[in-house]
Amino acid sequence: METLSIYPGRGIHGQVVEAIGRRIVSGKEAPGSTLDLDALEITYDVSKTVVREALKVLAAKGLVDARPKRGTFVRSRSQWSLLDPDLLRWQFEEPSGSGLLDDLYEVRIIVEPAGARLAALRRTEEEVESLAAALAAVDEQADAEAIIEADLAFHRQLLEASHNELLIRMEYIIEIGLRARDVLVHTEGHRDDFLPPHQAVLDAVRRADPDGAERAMRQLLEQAAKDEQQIKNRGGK
Amino acid sequence: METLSIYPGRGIHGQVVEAIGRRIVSGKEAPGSTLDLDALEITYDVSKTVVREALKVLAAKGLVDARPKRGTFVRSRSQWSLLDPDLLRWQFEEPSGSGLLDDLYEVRIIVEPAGARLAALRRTEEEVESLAAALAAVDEQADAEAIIEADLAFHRQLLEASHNELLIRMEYIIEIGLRARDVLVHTEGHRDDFLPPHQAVLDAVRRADPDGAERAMRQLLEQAAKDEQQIKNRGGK
DNA sequence: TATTCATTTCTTATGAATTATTATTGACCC
DNA sequence: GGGTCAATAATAATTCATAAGAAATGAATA
Repeated sequence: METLSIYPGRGIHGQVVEAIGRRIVSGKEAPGSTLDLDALEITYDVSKTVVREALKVLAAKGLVDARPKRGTFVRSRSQWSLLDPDLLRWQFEEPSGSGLLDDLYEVRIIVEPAGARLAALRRTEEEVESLAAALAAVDEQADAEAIIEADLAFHRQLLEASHNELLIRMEYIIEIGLRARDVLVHTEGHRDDFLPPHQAVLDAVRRADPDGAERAMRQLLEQAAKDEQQIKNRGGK
Repeated sequence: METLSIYPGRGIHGQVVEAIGRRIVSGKEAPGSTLDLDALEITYDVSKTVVREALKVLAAKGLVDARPKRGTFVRSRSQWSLLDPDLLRWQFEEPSGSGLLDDLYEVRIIVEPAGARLAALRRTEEEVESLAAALAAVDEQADAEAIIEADLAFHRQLLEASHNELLIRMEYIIEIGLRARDVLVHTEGHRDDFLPPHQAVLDAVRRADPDGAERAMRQLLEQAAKDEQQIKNRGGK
């Protein structure tokens, strides 16, 4: 799986971007507060250049705004480019990011069934085959993490078959959130529950049945939500 | 209306970001090709600092990737952060961006009815009132551009009432696309067609009727699509 | 009230030192 | 002789230190 993130921890610059970015996202730097460039320089033990390039990147993500005389200050949350992959990752990895995760589930149940519908209408034969292969690959995985990745790959390929670039990107966003969550739905016990709904989606897509694909995907997600709720309740006791 | 864009043309830096960004988005810089930093320095008549800060920003948007020894090169389109507000604006303002606009309409008819449903479930009394005010404001506008802005404001406020942060951001994206398109649906003749469907959405939201809100929004969008198609056909002849 | 002016802070600039990655080379086993 | 591996050199980005420039604010002044 290729990540969309640009900073694989390589170089000092990326680390500073991520450190400051996470501080802002987590609320440690309050919106409206001004950032002290000299202080950052000392805190992260880097030169002005690095600090200011990092702030430029954060400005590109809408997190900060630099104005002459007024200083560089943190923008309010509503101004952030919340759909930026890095920003999403930082958010979801925050302990307080569960609210956004709920939002994500809602978006998922809106987007994915619609995507399945379009996929059923537009998929090529090759895409049906690779979808089938992706589904088969889930069964071959051993550990939970690999299963999750394979599952995500299936959903990603399905949305790609919708041939709608914006939907595909939204699926990437959904992936980031699902990957960041701690709850692992795919335990051994649930493997039997997993395959049939996915197979149903695949079948509908294969026979180019938009209504069926949409319905099957909705059922799949509702079932998954139910399973997860069960696990959460069990774990919460 | 506040833009999410970070570069209001202020400063040389932003201009270089936009210039190079647009070249890449438009395909003038082929994916995989390496960018010559010295050449850019000369082309835009700025120093190394500006060029490299601009490239850092573009890297944050996933457009380029800089590697020691290999150079700075353009990433493939699939790696771009397509949902970035700036990137979307550049795309939509390209003549060749009509494919993405079609995608956008599809997303809109997926997201907005679902958003209307959630809004009906969660809106506060204050939100109903400001929605009503937003709709009333549309009627007061004189020129086409102002009407469009007022219309967008209505849709934006509706999605905000869904209280789902991700949906709200998607609406921002939709806005960017709609604002960039050249076709102006809201000509004088269509004003009568405009109000009733919007009123229907508002009424459903007011009486907390999710099914009604979803249906009304879907009808609104389908009607709008039909109108636009008509205009396009008329203009095309 | 309007204008000027000094201050503050970001912005741009420059060039050199540093670091990281890759390609090359040569040595060493198979 | 062919292939793998490690040391090396070349290359380009990265980082750094410093300084001059531009812009906005707010106070002092007319």
